[in-house]
Amino acid sequence: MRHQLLFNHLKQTVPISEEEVLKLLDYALIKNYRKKEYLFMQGEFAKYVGFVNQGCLRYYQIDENGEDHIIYFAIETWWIGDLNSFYSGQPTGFNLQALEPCEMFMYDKERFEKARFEIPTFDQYVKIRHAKATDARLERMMSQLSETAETRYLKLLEKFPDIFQRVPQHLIASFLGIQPQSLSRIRKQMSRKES
Amino acid sequence: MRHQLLFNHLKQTVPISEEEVLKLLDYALIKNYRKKEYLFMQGEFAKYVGFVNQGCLRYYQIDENGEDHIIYFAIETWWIGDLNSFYSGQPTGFNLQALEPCEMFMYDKERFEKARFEIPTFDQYVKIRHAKATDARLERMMSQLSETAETRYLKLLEKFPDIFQRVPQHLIASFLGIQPQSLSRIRKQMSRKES
DNA sequence: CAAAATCATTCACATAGGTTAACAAATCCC
DNA sequence: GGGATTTGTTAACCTATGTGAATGATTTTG
Repeated sequence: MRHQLLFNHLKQTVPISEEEVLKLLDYALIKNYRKKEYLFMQGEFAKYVGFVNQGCLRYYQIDENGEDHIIYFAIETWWIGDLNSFYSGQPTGFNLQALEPCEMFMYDKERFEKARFEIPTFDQYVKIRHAKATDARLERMMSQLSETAETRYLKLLEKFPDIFQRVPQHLIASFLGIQPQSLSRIRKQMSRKES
Repeated sequence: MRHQLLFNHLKQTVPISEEEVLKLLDYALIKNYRKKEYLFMQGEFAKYVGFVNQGCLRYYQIDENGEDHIIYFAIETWWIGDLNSFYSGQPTGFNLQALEPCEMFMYDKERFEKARFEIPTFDQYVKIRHAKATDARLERMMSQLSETAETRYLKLLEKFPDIFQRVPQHLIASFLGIQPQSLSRIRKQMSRKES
């Protein structure tokens, strides 16, 4: 059924029952997006947060020089959206774009709050998730500060091997914080070393 | 009085009364640290979060190559500590060291939770603060990705001019993510441009 | 199916910042 | 007060990554 992935995922962090998950799904808007479609853009209000039930997206920012920087990719079982914009009512500074056809379970603020309130285990999950996301960001910053692009590439390869099958390489480069040409060069050097 | 700075600071974000602040201060442990003293170190449990009533500290991490990376400096009116370690019960990955003699208002988990619960305006303040801190981290990461060290230096100079009076230059370099020699070079180049 | 758009690779050259080492200045501390 | 430590500067050289441009390959789309 439709809630299966969500259920399995939540279960891993928090003792939640199938009924609770069904209830959670009940609060959601089930939405589909086409490839390349934007869920929101920089300067808009990010009205929803959502669970990726199917598909792949990128969450990114455009800097003053007009260059993209991918904050992260989201695939199945990821939650995505700008929680801060969501709660602060400020326009978001990010873009969220589908890279594949996506099926999402979306929550506007009201639905999300209600779900958190009515399903305490879910609230607990959100808090844990939030803390982990914060950690992950710091870790990424540290990695940017102290590792070479090659190391970052290798770690990504290890951590999310699937991503390489789903996302064009120049977007991987953007995620790693380098130019596509540089990634190409790194891959070439690596293949030379191997052999 | 002792609560003055805290009161003035909180008032700026949230409508809080002097009584509430006195109550908040009542829950705190008032602690003094000597220059160079560590409040906690990587691998320990970060038992406290605290408000800097007086002094200056650095919050940093040591990477695999044994190099320091300063996440941020904290001076008067900053809150500091590892909230995640605090709530997750996991050992912290950070070091917190006084760079000057410090007076801190410290809260262990119990005191902090109690304060949040008993003083709703304070709880509101903590939430806002938390969201802002998350944003600030992302902004810093973006800055690392898309700006030169010189730009980052200039922005720091603009945003926290005081820091330069209080903190040795090689720590500023660590915060900017460069070597002390590089900062020296940048400053030299800049002074040449000016004249 | 063909034209257009997107994506990946390679190369030559430019540059920011790292590295090492030496030295000077400032500060700490017995 | 004087030696030890910490801090800042400079210079020469090195390296990772950026830049720009050319070329194919692949994918999208009418």
